[in-house]
Amino acid sequence: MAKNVPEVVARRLPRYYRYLGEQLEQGVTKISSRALSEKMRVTASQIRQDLNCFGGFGQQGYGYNVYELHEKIGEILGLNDRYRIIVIGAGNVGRAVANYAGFRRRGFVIEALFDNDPSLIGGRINGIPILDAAGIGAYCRENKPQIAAIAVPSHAAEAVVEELEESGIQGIWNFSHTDLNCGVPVETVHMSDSLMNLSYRIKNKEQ
Amino acid sequence: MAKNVPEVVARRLPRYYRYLGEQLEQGVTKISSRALSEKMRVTASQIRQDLNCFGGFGQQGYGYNVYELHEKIGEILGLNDRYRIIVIGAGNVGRAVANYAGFRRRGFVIEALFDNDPSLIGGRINGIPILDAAGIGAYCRENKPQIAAIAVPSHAAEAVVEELEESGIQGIWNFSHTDLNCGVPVETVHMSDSLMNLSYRIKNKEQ
DNA sequence: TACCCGTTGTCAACATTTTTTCAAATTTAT
DNA sequence: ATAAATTTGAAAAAATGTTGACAACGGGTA
Repeated sequence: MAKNVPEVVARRLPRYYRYLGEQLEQGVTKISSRALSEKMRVTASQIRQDLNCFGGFGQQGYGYNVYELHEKIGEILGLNDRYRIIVIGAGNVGRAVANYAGFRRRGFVIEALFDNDPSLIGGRINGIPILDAAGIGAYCRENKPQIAAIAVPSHAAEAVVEELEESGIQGIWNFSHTDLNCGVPVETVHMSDSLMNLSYRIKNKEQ
Repeated sequence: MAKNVPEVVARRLPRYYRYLGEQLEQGVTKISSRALSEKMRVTASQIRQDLNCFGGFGQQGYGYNVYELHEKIGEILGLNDRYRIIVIGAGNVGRAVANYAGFRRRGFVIEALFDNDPSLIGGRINGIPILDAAGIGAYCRENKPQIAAIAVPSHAAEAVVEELEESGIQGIWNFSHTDLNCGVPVETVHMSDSLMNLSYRIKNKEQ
């Protein structure tokens, strides 16, 4: 069904999903690409073209059924599947991830944190147990979590990722300030790059 | 000096900066676009073309002087300037931002947090005082911080940003799960979009 | 039924980004 | 000193992404 979907289009899907969700909450049942384009500040043509990568969800003369489209994009994004996540590193970032409840609604469940600080091991954050980092591999082979969030210092990240990959992890959500390359999909949340970009834009005052 | 720099190029600068910094730490004094391209997994010609937006830093037959190039990109990114940051919201994300020490080295100083929870106001995180959110506007007009990190729930974000903008903020670093539009540069760190994208990629196993 | 209106899906035009190519500059080797 | 090897910067070509245009469709209305 899905033609070959350009990377850029896939990156825009979560945003469509978000806006459609908002419309849904407001009780809107149908929406045209034009109406959506005005809210999202993109061209209507782009919306239609993007959605068409996955098949014709709209109806001519009518627009798109909000519920159906939201549902469909959720399906494409894999939000109907249930993903179990482990968080490596129970420092500030690890804690922030563990505490964010919004993911659960979308089928993402955080089931364990790992750290090597003895004073943290055995404790809980937001009800989630902190386990000994020495046991990551064994834990993964037994419980088969799909995603690992990497929230350890850069220098430690590479080794952790290697172990995770060998133990069958399917995706890496990387919060460390370094690029990771491995055989499974890696999605990096690069806070420092993002701040530098902001600094650049302030300095070169576009917008 | 800088021709009109495409957005995509600007987004790649922090990454160049990071890799050059690593080379520098390893004592490497010169590097060719080819050598850098192999480390960064991009094409050499992209590197050359990107750098040329800002002027010819290289030398034919030799390559680039690592120190000089690193310095130059830092300059372009505004890392020689000093940015003062306030963090709105002393929850998990606000705390994670406040605790990350790496920014300081690059000239980013976090000088205050704001929250409206009375049990937090008056406290400190990582030595940084937590102030009453009611005083944000007054604080900004007096102290003129350049950047505000938004770490409050989505529904509260829009109003906070409006006040900040009126009080002269120059850039917004947005951690809330919503898009903000205002007259100053906004850089969003979208954790949930990022996770959905990872989910999509795992499901549709590219890489 | 026949016409109008709003809106999609698609295709072509346009714009941007990436890659290829190569002359000119420089270093290294002989 | 000369030739060979490297490497940049720039221009051209190719690939990719975005926007504009419009036929085709379906619902509503007379």
